[in-house]
Amino acid sequence: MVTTKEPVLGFTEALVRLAHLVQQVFEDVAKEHDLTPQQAQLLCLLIDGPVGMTELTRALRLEKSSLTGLVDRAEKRGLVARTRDSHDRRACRIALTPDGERLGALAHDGMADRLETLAAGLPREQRDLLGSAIAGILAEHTATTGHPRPPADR
Amino acid sequence: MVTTKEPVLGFTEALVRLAHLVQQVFEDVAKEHDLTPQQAQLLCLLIDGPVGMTELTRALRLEKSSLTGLVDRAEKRGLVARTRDSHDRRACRIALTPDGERLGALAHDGMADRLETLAAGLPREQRDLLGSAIAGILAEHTATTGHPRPPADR
DNA sequence: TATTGTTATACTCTATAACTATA
DNA sequence: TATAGTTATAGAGTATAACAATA
Repeated sequence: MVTTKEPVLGFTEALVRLAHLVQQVFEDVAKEHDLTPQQAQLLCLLIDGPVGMTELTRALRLEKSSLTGLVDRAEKRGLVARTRDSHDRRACRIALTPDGERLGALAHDGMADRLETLAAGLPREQRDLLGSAIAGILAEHTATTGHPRPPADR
Repeated sequence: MVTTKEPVLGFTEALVRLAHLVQQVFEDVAKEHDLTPQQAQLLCLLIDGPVGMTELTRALRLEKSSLTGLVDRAEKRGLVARTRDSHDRRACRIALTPDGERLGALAHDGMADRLETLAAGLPREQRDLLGSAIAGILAEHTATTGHPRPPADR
């Protein structure tokens, strides 16, 4: 008998392991494109258009000084550029450079590919159920904290 | 009408957001006990008993030198202790101190509490389905990579 | 005064390369 | 020779506190 003897993961343990797995995949994908996970996350966050520093600190849950450093390094690598805000001379908006746009798209798509592969073994039905269960958890969290868009990746 | 108009998350996006949420919760719980996430993870990994450095590098996916530093700092804080391996004089085993055991348990339980709360809104049935869907994904990953126990948290 | 962002400083975390000691 | 672990070094990521400029 070589049956897989599932140890029947506890629910929370299953969640934690899944999160670590996704995190690993994210790190691997970032590394493939010579990005740190934080840089990859920043790029993914900027795909839809320039974002201000303050909004980024909320999305990334970083102190503003930490974000300054992250943006500094990304800018030095030519991935993003600071553009002045036309309505508030104190503020600036962070935009992707063509290079950053390219890498951001690669990272995002690479992530999607990997996760699709990982979930490929799941029957369609179970997959949908997983999707809606997750949506339920995210909704619960949103309701509790009031953050309409937690970190998210785009 | 204030209906929640779910944007119908894509499957992979749902996974990524869930992972970030769990990661945030983990960071918050660690911080509550004045631990870095890495220290908390280390403590959780040692709850079942002492573990050797080499095994820890695999569990945490770190280079050995990175682990040396992590253990150094945890040891300096009195959370863990290096004990000599009785069968191999090159090797050592990392064990929790009473303080580390206490904090590890608090972090682990705090994590479980938070995630339970988060999933409290899910109907029993959906929760079970989520658990088994995750088990399926983890099994797929295990089958692909051959790692019997990815990172995991205990 | 409050907000936006940067600078200065100090840690933690991580990796690569070279090293020591034991197997 | 190979393995277990440490040391040296460098860079990324993060936070706190103090600051400058604008609102």
